[in-house]
Amino acid sequence: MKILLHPDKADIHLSSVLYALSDPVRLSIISEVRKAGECTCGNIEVPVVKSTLSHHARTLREAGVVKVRVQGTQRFLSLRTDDLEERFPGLLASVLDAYDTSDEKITLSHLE
Amino acid sequence: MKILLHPDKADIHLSSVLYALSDPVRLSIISEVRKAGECTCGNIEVPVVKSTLSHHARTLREAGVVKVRVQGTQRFLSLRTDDLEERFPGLLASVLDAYDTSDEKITLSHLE
DNA sequence: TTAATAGTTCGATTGTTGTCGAACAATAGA
DNA sequence: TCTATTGTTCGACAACAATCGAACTATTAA
Repeated sequence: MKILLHPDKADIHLSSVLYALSDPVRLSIISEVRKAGECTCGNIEVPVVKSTLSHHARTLREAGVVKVRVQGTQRFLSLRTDDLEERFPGLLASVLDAYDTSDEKITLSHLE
Repeated sequence: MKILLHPDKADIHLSSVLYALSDPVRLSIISEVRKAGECTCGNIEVPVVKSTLSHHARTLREAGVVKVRVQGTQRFLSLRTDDLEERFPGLLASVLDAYDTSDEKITLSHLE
């Protein structure tokens, strides 16, 4: 089984996290992950093909935003809430709250 | 005199703001602006030439992060603290606090 | 063993970004 | 009017990123 690299908490960098969060598709992903607590790539509804989704999941993982747990053929994503809170207090919550109350949310209707 | 375009408060978008904040040079700029309250491009110490600095200032302005006030040949930058707080409560403060307590700060020593 | 499922990786394409230097514009001061 | 000073714009370049489809890997189920 392949090892998925996650940065240590101390190696999570502000600019990388902000960059990872600056893409509408990735904002949508982490918003869904927060709601579900944990979810597989297949359960995330975003208007991109799965190779693109995989790329975004990797970006989020490598930036330290999400943790990916492997179980069988599935990968469960969850937010690194505690690590992020410790490194950047309040940041993740303010981003997620802002996203959920914004009109920037993307949905499958973007495919039409 | 040229008119500098600033987005209306309602047109400030989360992903654009996060993107604008995801560059180390731009983080350094807004950190200096916060400390000074208002400052000109010339007073900002970043390890880039002035055309690059001008480009970053424009990115921050167009994202809605800073306001630029023209006085003579100088442009005074200030943070759009109130607008950002209203749109994305807590976001700017958490980013600036995280930056100032991080070890990611860039200085002129990066030129050496 | 075969087939289905869940994701990843790769190559290609298209577009964006950060950077610089040179040229330009606008203002202030002598 | 001449000359600094301050900053913008432009062109070029190299690096990077978002996207897709196709091929691939790994696991589970039949």
